[in-house]
Amino acid sequence: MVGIDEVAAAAGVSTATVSRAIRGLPRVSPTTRAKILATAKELGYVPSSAATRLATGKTHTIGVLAPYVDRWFFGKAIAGVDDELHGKGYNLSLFHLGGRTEPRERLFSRSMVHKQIDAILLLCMYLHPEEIEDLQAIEMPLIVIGGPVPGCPNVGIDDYRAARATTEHLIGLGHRHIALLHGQDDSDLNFSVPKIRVEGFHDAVHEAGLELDPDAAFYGNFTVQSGIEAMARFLEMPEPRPTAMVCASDEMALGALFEARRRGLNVPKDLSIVGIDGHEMGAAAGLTTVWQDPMAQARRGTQMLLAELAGEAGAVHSEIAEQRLVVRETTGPPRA
Amino acid sequence: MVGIDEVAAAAGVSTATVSRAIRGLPRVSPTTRAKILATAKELGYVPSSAATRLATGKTHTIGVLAPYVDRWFFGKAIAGVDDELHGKGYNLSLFHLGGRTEPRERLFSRSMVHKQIDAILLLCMYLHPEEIEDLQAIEMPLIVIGGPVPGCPNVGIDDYRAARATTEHLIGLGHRHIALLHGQDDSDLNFSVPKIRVEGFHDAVHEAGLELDPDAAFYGNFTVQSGIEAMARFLEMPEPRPTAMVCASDEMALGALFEARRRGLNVPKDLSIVGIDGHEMGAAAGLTTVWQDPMAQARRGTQMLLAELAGEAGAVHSEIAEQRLVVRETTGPPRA
DNA sequence: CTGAAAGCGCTAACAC
DNA sequence: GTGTTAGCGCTTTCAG
Repeated sequence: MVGIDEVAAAAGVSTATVSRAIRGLPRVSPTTRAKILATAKELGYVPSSAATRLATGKTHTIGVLAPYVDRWFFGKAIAGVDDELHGKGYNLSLFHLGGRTEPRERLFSRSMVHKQIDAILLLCMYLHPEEIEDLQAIEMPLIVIGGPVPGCPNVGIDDYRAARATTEHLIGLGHRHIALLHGQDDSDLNFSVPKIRVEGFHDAVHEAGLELDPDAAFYGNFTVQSGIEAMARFLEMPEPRPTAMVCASDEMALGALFEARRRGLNVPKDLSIVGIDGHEMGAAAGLTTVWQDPMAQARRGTQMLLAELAGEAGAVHSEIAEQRLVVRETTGPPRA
Repeated sequence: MVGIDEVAAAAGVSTATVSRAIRGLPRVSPTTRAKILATAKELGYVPSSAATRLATGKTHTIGVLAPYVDRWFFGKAIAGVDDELHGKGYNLSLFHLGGRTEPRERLFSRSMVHKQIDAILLLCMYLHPEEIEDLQAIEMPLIVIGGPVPGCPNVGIDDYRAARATTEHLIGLGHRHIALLHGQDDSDLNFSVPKIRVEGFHDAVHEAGLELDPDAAFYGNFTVQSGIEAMARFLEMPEPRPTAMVCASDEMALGALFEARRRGLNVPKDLSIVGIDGHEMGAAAGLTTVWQDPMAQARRGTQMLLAELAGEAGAVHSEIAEQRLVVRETTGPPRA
């Protein structure tokens, strides 16, 4: 493995000059710089990142903490981070933390990222109190994408508004009895997204002068499968059943939609279904939803991190992301 | 940042002993080891990975090269790699290489992973000839997951057999005129998966004594959207149209399925549709497919890499992964 | 079983 | 502009 000293020797200069030349620093004459670059390429020299890290203390890699990588929101977000890192000389280190079930396979702790990354981008997830504490105490730029984490800046949509939008859309269509499929369970005390979405739903229902039907509240875990199961339970309800269902994610909504149709329901005539997210599959299936763009959110967060690392103090801050109700074919007026 | 020397001083031993104790190496008395571990924890000592890398030459991170992270196969595979790395003290560095369109945003080159990773896991994708060359010349364990890359060991399903299985299933159902939605285009010379799947289809058709209909061959890029578009083109064909369509991926098949139903077709009565992959959404939508498990494949590949790194020469080798035809509701006999 | 000391390959003052 | 010289924090012979 050719090192900086070999390049220096071959070019007839010192290692310090090679270092400057290669990193494009000033104080190197154009001539020598050219010569150094040439011999470096000729020798196939690539700086040792380990040595650079040790010497500078910078790793030039940003860490992404995610509970899942094989789900829509997270996949899109990770892609967004990478897009932004492209060509900027930064690496992306992925820390999969395991789902929100307990016991979690891997907990976050400061030591797991200690000196391994320059900044951290956290993808919305359930955190244990100790983890939040460790996170807040961490000595590097941090942004969370998706859901608010107490005490940490985040970029994401206004989940309350999103949930209200879906609910009000249904109410506007004439629905008076609306079921809810959300992703919250009792262990979610520190994962606020599901809770916030539920509040938006509740408030919209109440403000329309309608009643909440506790029997029409179903729980899922944001997967397609859980949507299927929820629909099965829904169909066991005695008639008259709710005429619409709002789901806390497109993946659950799609599961519910497929299952409803398989059981012979006509969506939207027998039942309106609406999701939240903007999943491609939802667009294909004609699902009404509140669209959001996790890739853009992640990109924005990464930009902030990079800016902060570049010395721009205060670059990292909370920001509300774009969202939009997209009415498609799974919602309509209730049967007369 | 507390370093090894502070621990050494506090424990009244040398840094060498601390190093041995912490890494669990022999030649340290139980007593001193216990003491060292205790003071290390007390001081909150975490070894500097940069220093360790420099000193040992090992990075303890494996690099994952992927063209996408927000698609089913790739998301699952990345999750699988991470699962396997969990708790083994290895990090996962993600290198997003950009899609297979030209010009590719980021090309692979040896220098981009130089000294940054110990081994590389490549997720099936289109590669340029120079990239393959660089890949093969690379001086570290390498495995590709998914599709064969010339000259590199891989774990993945037998794509030829998978394509044949879908086609023979349709033929067995009585279909005589079958459309094909594949993912190949002219730039795919080095990405063999689509081509192999097409061959399986062709061979199955020919061996059944049927004719290939060149007008019934559609091109997609493995996305849902491209499935929708392909179905739109399919529906422009003059009658009598093919009575079945085999798609090279579930994502395309689902797009085609949704679009067909939206246009009023009864699937499977008017048209049978089959995919390849085993996407959750396909299960929910009742899509017939050839199931495969990219997460398991990636896990297997990662195990091989880790074994090889652990000194087990020859641990990395090609392996055929499990697959299975899953007949669900989108295929049936053609209308009489 | 333990310690001293020489690196690992590069960067960063500081001289020249 | 360019070279010298210390480190960065850990690992690793090699003595003891």
